[in-house]
Amino acid sequence: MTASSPNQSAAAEAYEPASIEQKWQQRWRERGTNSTNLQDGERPFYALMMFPYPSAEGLHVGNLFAFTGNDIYGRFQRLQGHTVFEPLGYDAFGIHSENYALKVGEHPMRLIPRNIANFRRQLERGGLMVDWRYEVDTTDPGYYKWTQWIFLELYKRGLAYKKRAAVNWCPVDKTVLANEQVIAGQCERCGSEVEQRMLEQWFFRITDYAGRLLDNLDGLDWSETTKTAQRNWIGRSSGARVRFPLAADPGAAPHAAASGISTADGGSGPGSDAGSPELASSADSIEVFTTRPDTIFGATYMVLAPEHPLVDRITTPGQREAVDAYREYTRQQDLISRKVNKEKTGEFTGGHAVNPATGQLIPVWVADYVLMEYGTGAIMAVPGHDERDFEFATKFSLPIVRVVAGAGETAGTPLAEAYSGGGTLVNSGEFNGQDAEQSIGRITEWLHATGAADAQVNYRLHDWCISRQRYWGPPIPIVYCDSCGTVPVPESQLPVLLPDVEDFRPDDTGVSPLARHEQWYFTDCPSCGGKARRETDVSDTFLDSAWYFLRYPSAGRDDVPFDAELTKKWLPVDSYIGGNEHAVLHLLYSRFITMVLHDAGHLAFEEPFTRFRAHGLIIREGAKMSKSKGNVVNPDEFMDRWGVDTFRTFLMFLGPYEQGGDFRDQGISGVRRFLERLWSSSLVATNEGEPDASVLRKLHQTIRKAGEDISKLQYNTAIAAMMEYMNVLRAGERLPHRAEVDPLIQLVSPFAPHIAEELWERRGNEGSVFDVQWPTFDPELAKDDTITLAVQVGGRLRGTIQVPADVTQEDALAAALAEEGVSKFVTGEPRKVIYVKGRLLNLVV
RNA sequence: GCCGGAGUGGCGAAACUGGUAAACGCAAGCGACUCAAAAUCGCUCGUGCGCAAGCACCUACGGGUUCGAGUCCCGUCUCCGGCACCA
Repeated sequence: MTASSPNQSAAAEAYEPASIEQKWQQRWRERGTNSTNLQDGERPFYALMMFPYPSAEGLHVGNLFAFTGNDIYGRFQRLQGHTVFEPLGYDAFGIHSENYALKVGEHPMRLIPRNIANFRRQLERGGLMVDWRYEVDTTDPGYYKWTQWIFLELYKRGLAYKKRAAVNWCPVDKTVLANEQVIAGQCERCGSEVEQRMLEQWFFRITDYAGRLLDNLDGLDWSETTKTAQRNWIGRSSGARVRFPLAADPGAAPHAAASGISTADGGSGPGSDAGSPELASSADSIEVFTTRPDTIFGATYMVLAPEHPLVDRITTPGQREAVDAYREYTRQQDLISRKVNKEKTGEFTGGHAVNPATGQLIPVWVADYVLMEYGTGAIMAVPGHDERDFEFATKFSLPIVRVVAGAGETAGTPLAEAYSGGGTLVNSGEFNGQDAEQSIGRITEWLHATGAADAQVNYRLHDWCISRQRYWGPPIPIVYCDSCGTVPVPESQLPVLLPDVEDFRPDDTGVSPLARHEQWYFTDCPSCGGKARRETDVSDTFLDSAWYFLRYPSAGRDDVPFDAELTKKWLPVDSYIGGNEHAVLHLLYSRFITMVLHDAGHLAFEEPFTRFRAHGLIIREGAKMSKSKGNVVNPDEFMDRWGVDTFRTFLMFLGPYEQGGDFRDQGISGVRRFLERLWSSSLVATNEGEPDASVLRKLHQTIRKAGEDISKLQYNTAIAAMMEYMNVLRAGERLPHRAEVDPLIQLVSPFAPHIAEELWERRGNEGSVFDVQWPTFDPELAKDDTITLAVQVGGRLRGTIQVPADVTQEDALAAALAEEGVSKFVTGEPRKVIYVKGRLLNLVV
């Protein structure tokens, strides 16, 4: 009987994952195997995974896929001699929990703890190396106390401010919606058209950090896709801010007075505040932002966004009615949701401005293809060289002038469409004949000299609206006093507790439900002691998650948000793994908050995550998993049937971790077979005799391959390599030697920790397999002494030869020509011989 | 439209800086063991012609560079994800 014989392994004890897994999870708890020595641990390594939102449905297989991938990496780092900290927590505030609570009619304060308990059970079952002593729950007052503290830190530094802004409003559900709940302009819950309502909202001035957030990306070891997504989101464009003087128009002034919009203060000049167009447009000119100052000679008209404050002033009496009607129309359009790529609409204001380059009067229009939120809310229209302007000019018969001539074109070449490419400037006065791109700087200079322009960088990024007119979140720690105005709640009075009220339903006032609870709402002014009211908005869930990684090492501490010493030792995070759906918001907000805390002197670093890798998505049988399709993998079912180790390993075997994989139910049996073989081979392994040299060679090749692959998160190929080794180990009629099997147990341990512990113990070891070092790779043992060389004739494969690893070209050639399959294609001397050492020999004839 | 990513057997997938395409696994077929089945073990398994040896073809499609291309270059198509009138 051989080692692999069925009878022999049947005679040995069968592999029963359920009892082994239970045993070891119990043992880990008792021994504190997964407890990290935060104070004294050597070579600290912080392996962070994005914490889950504890839904009522329980753990999604996607969660487990993400966490297992992180766990393997963390365990691997531990085997490399690091003290690894792998904490986990719950992102439990927010609209999803609240909506679910509303749906089932249960209070989130009762519901969430139950969901968390279920999550914890499933997570513990997954065999993660999590130190549960440092669990974080964002809804815990001990946590959100510090979320509120962070708000105050920003407030102190002038980075939190209040302004009127539009919110998404569902008229049927009578509630404010988060952006992610609006799908194509409709409420994700009831499908009704979402409206915009104007409300006072709190914002964080993330735009102040746009440049740094962008520049720092270059130095981060992150997935390129994630960095690209952030770069696009921040959306830097450089160009110029140009002022177009208003033409004297006697008709305009009275309207300005009547409109009540102050345009006379002129208090802030150009460039003082990029995000605030009201201030940016001075009394007597329209400011625009352009990335193409080189085309300014072709600016034949201007367009203001319908909400632009200068519209009233510029509109002539004759056009007032039409302009007002148009603005009302666009307002209605906005309520319905803005449609992109519809036919352009607009209206002439009757007013004119002066093109500072040509000195010509050009008409000023109002149109909704210009957005108030970007730039200055006004543009110089260059129909010859901008697609949108071209479409608009064509429709309204506005002049189109060519100012850039591409290859083979002249000033007179007609424009059938906008030409946005490069070329030579034409119809551009003294700049004629110059290269368009190179003249951007020169023209900006030239305009700047007359006071008409400044070079300017603009960002697509908007300030972060953190207000939510909802119940289930941390109250924003602000009080409004009749005499003192807006007063921040002093740190000593934190947390501002979220009251446990039964009535948390949002209503159609557009104000947070908290406003209805008078005992909470009315309070004393922390400053003068007089009558005051609380801010009733709660903060965005993304604020909770923007700093949780700072909290883990200090979880439970009441005196500080994060301990200085522990933070110094453990942060920034060494490895962060999560979904790319958070590539922009969560990761950007976390970076922003970290930078602010750094600037405030609380942190020594300004980037929170040294390394980030996005994992892929799991689909099932070629289709996306969804509740409605009923094809969601229930992790508990699979773990019951196959065991946790098999399930974990299978998830990692599906495909490249960073790309995800297709969960084919049948495939899991192969992984189970692999573990069964590991089990039986380990039990029958012998100490007698010597290990086989060729098996050892394969072993060391596998040690190298597995280590390399795991550190690159290529778990699927690491597993394949171990399977290959298993096949070598079991080939032939012999019992495997312990020296051949024991290292394999260690290689498998990050993937299948329970079976590895069990076999490690049965082998006669006292402690945990995770407290020994990863097997060392010996390059000498891994070296092949004979290799297979591919032999090509004219680039086509004609045979293979077995040769010594260090064979010379001459010997290889001789051996190759001795092969009949090769020699029959070679007549006479080869013209040329290409020899790639260890790979192939190509004879060119 | 723009920005990412991807197209390889029946299926999930491998392939280091250009060097034997399909490792590993699933499914399928045949065989051993068994009264039988399951499990287990062994063999076969890209397509075409062929008993075989072998030859030809094959990495979405069309070109190119090269002794040699899944990999590099040019062009085309399809799918997935994100952004969407960003001046």
